[in-house]
Amino acid sequence: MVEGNNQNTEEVKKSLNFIEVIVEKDLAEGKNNGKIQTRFPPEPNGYLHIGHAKAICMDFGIAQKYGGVCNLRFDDTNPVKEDVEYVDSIMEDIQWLGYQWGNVYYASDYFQQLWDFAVRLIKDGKAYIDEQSAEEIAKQKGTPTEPGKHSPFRDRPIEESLSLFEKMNTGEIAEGAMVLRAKIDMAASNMHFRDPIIYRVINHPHHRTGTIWKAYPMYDFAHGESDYFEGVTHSICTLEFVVHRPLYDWFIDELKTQRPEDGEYRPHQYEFNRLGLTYTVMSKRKLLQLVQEGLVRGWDDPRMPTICGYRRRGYTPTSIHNFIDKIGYTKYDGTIDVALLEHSIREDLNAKAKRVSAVLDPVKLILTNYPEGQVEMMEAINNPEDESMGSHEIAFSRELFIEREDFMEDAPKKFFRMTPGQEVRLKNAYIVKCTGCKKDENGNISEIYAEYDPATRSGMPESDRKVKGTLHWVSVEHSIPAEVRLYDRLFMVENPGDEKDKDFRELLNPDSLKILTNCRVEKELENVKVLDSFQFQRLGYFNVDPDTTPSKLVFNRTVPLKDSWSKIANK
RNA sequence: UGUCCCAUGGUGUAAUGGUAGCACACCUGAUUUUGGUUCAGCUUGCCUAGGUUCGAAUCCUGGUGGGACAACCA
Repeated sequence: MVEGNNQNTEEVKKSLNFIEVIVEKDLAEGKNNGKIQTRFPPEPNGYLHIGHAKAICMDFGIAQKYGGVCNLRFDDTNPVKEDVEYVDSIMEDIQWLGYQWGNVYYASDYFQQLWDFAVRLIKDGKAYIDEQSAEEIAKQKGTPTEPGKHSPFRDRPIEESLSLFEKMNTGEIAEGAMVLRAKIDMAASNMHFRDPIIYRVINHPHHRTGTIWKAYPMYDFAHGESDYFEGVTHSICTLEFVVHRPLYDWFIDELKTQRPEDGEYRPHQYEFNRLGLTYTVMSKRKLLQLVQEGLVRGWDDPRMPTICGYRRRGYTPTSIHNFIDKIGYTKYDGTIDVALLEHSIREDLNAKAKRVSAVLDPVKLILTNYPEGQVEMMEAINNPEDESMGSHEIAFSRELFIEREDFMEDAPKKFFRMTPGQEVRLKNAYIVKCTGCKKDENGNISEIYAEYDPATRSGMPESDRKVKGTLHWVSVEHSIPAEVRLYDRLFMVENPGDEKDKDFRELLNPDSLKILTNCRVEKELENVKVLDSFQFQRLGYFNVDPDTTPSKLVFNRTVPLKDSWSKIANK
């Protein structure tokens, strides 16, 4: 490279994803008068999951980056599946991720306009009422390799279709008795062009419009038109809608013939790849099944890949953003290793989380040469990554708890922790040497004995002595009980992507939740707030669960420290 | 015997006709009062066969492989 080009090389140039490239090109060409408008269009039939987070970051991110607006639109065209409960949770999760929509719209806001458009299509001879059963229609549709056949109702008089369409909406027509179909091409290679159904009868109250409507538009008919009514310029969705795009464009063409005043304006659909994560499922249908069958504790169970599940588990909005940023947007359907998600939250929490002491599986350690009744306050750094977070004090005494797995009577060479004759450091306190242990009748360790070296208190010159291991501990007298919930990353024991037809429930890991009730934590944690995150020394990152009551502290493990996972998980 | 989309280390993603780079994962070493963090380093890749070109991951053609489409779901 030529000298003097340092400026460019110093800048961290982040490449654009392919949608951003399109947007920048549209902007450069002055399309839609330079307007950028997107929308996030969930159906309110379930809670948002991490895959939606990817779409949210795209839809809101594009608007934010290019000075446009992103609206929230509930795609509520099927009252049977939808509920206000979901509307509320969706709004909460989007805001938790840090985004704010321009407006909240509902597809149901456009029911009248859609109806009028459908009537016009009938009048133009481009739609007709079909009275066949679902089975008959499916049969005539053909297959991807064989053309379909015309419905016997395809060429019925326009007036007849018009009056039947009216009846579809008055309650006179039973569900399934008739549908409105667009008249396009039964031989089209794209199945969606084979006279798609655009209206059907549903006798179920709608969560917003009640019982006003009986005839409801289908997705393909409602989506593009809703985009159009709102002024969406870039309608971004996932790859499975690629085959719908020609139909999306077809309806918009039809709409535009009646709206010359809109000029060049037209929404375009673009598609990116869905997010697949190892060891979990992402489809709303399956997540709903987990909830309904009681296989998890709810939509916000920390094992769920839902946004609220991750929130409860202790994931931060920042970590989710960083994760989405890392995985990118392409047209290739891959599966992302959950390790990348875990890395993102460790990265964030490492910088932010306060370090505190806890013992998950306590065993008593008695310092035989430490004066009975003596208590010393030890200084504990709150976060070695961030000096400004300061420090707090932790009480030290003759009787302590340490982690059961930190002691071994006959230890292999590589064991750096407590074993008879070996010196270890008690973090923030003294170097101690194990002298032995006591066992109960079953051979289980009940007490461990050690002698401390008074000259090695942290901060004193002797404390510089090299010892291999450093243990976390809490004082028996000065610690408080807590409950800890360990959630395994391997929610599914196999990656469900590998097992095509297998019932995913068979893959559920029965040990995906482990509840530890004997844990002890330092007093510092007495007045912590719900969802606050901590690093329990060497045990990983934890947060305070919303289930916590004044009498019982409950922690969720967000994610273990990097290497200790297998050691702890295998226990 | 269809239409459409896709193919870069183990995983995900850059490079848009000019030295295949980044992150995760893995492994090694150094530092460390967390077996964490940090730092340094190592290993691993353009599906295939042709064509265009001085030059192809990139453009073209044929293969191969994967995915989507046959809901009165979205």
